[in-house]
Amino acid sequence: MFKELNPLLHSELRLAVMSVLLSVESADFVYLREQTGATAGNLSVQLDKLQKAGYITIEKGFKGKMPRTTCAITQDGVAAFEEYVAALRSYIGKGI
Amino acid sequence: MFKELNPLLHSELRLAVMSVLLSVESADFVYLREQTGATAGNLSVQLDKLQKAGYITIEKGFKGKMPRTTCAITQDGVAAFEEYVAALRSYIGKGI
DNA sequence: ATAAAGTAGTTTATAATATAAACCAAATAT
DNA sequence: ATATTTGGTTTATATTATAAACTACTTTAT
Repeated sequence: MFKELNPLLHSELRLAVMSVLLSVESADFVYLREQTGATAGNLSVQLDKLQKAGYITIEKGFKGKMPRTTCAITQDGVAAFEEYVAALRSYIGKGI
Repeated sequence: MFKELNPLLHSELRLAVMSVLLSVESADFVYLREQTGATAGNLSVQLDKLQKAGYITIEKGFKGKMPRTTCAITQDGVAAFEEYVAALRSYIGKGI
């Protein structure tokens, strides 16, 4: 009847992050914070979870002298997102 | 950019309950438990929250000698569900 | 008639999650 | 020099979800 909703994606902030990363090749921490409106602390924690799940990659480097964290979605991430959307359909119908 | 996801509806079980109630005039506790696969305890708690939010009505009566709890979605509930679905679109795109 | 098992739930304790506040290190501005 | 800003992380707290334990009653078996 109802498909399971991947709990890693069924989170407002993590879903927003994935949504942003789907539409760009990569995005840095600050951009993600701006786009999602999240606090830095919350974003840091949620990015970590997405990385541990293998849904995104996180690269740390420097832009000039300033630290810079760059994120990108992985193939697994894309697949998980698509599955999540498909699962949602079982709750929502085609009305979305 | 991203619309807020009503936290009362952004819960797997509560969303499933609302989804069931949208498609029927009313449903009793046992039917909801069967359709959602939830434990009775969890269902009891979540129904309470939906009722307190005004999204469903809960009527307690008897079928013969056995207690019977009947639930139905309210107009507010329908509206909230539709808004939730609309908000989801901002994360999901038209891909759903 | 009584005991055992089942039904329909509620309450409560615990685990998981989300979130913000507090913190840190380095860079830049005054 | 020191104050402020930037780019984060860590950690403490509040919220949420969930199952386990319980209540109250009914049905069935003995």
